[in-house]
Amino acid sequence: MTTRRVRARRGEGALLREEILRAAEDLLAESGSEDALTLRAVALRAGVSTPSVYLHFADKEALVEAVCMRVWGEFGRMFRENLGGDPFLALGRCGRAYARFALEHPVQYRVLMMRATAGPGVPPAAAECFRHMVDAVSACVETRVLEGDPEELALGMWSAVHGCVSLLIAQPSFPWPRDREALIDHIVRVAGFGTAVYSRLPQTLPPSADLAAALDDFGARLASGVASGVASGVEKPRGDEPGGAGE
Amino acid sequence: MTTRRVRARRGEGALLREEILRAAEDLLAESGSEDALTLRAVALRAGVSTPSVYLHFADKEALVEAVCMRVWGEFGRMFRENLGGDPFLALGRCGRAYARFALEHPVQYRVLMMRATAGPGVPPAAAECFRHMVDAVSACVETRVLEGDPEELALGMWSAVHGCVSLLIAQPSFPWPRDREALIDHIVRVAGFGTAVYSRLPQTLPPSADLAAALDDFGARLASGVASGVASGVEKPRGDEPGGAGE
DNA sequence: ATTGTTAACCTGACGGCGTCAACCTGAGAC
DNA sequence: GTCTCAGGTTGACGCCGTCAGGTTAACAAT
Repeated sequence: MTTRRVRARRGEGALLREEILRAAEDLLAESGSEDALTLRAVALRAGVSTPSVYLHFADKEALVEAVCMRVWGEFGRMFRENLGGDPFLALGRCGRAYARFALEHPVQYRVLMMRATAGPGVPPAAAECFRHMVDAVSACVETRVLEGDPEELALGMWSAVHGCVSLLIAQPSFPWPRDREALIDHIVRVAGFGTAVYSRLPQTLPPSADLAAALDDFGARLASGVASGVASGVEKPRGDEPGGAGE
Repeated sequence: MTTRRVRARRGEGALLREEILRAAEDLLAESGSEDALTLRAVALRAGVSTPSVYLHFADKEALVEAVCMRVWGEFGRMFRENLGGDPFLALGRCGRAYARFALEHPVQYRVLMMRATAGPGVPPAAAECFRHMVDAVSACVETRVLEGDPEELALGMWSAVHGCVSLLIAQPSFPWPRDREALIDHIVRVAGFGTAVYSRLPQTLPPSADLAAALDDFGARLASGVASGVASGVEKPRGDEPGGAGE
């Protein structure tokens, strides 16, 4: 891609913007490191001189931000694909899809979430993405599985899933379990049921023995409810995701 | 601190290492930005020429790593201060202390957790810190509040708390609730009870209505258990933390 | 066909960064 | 006094983001 790009026709200068963005994305994905995302490297790959990038991006930060908007867009699309059906199950599907996407695109996720963010205000693509999360939570509040302010609950659940994938990406040396898929199921379930239980908790807790007993009973009741056939209308666990955890 | 440092006596060259580390820490804390952590700035602040840093650190990464080790040490000390008493309450205290420390030292936390980590293997200070987490979880497994592999459970709970503080630090523009303390309580409780509930869940869930009812009953049972005075031995919520959530 | 305008892009330079090879210098042993 | 070498310094290299100014080619008007 070192070949000199042919100059765009009049009025089509904006084409370069797309090519630069594509070059930046490719560079990020292929190198696997954000340090490789250099104005010089991007320009070279786009077949253009370095300062030409400034024709379409105010500075490097603006270019990176533009790349991030693409990623937010992908997250938004992913949420949209996973909505529908029982709200609590859909929430679990979204969480798992989020984690999977993040782990499949670790560099992009790094740049998106672990960079020092500049300006105030949430960019539209990010806001839309967050709105999907809130909507998914709201649906669960309507079925009374969750209780509370959907926005706050969504932030909490997002925190949990983000924490898991960001630690996996940034601190891979820790003794993570072999099975990443199971880990994600774990964290999604913890986030989902933790949020569900949270609003029902009293201010002060009973001693551990009583707490453990209450937890055991809760689990037994769920199991018997499912076994006795009350579970009509429940989605079947998908074949590729045994247990359908978190759903 | 621009004054030229007096040369160390023979055999005391290692003094410079401490001064450089201190300069780096101060620079990070005062500037509030990791970009300000420059070899040139550090050297200037230590009253020494730039390449002198290489007398004690292989490269910039090694210097940053050394700063991180200090932070891990602080985290470890913080855990040690919050252990003891009922294990599940201690776990909540640790989680809250972790989050508070992170939010009070956002730049250090950034560098520690959101940097592209280089070498393989967990450094000793980090391993010790993680061991504290695992120990705190193990104690909860012994009282039967939690079930499962302590290491995996600890990773999950760490993920949740880390996710919350790292999002707060890296994405401050999102509609976070006014009360950060309450948010931390929220996430710590979600992580704690989510983890407790997780191991009791059946593979398939009952429909939302039954699930909501079971959750309500669980909460009612906890509340009545506390109200009926069974709660002997439970720590009182601390005055500065109404609700003692998560504990 | 020629010219003028201007969008689209390039050249060359600046200061700052991490890093390195080579040099200096002064504290302390003799 | 002099020698040694730990404990530094000097100056340079290549890469980075950024910018002022120059160049070139597509198109409209003539």
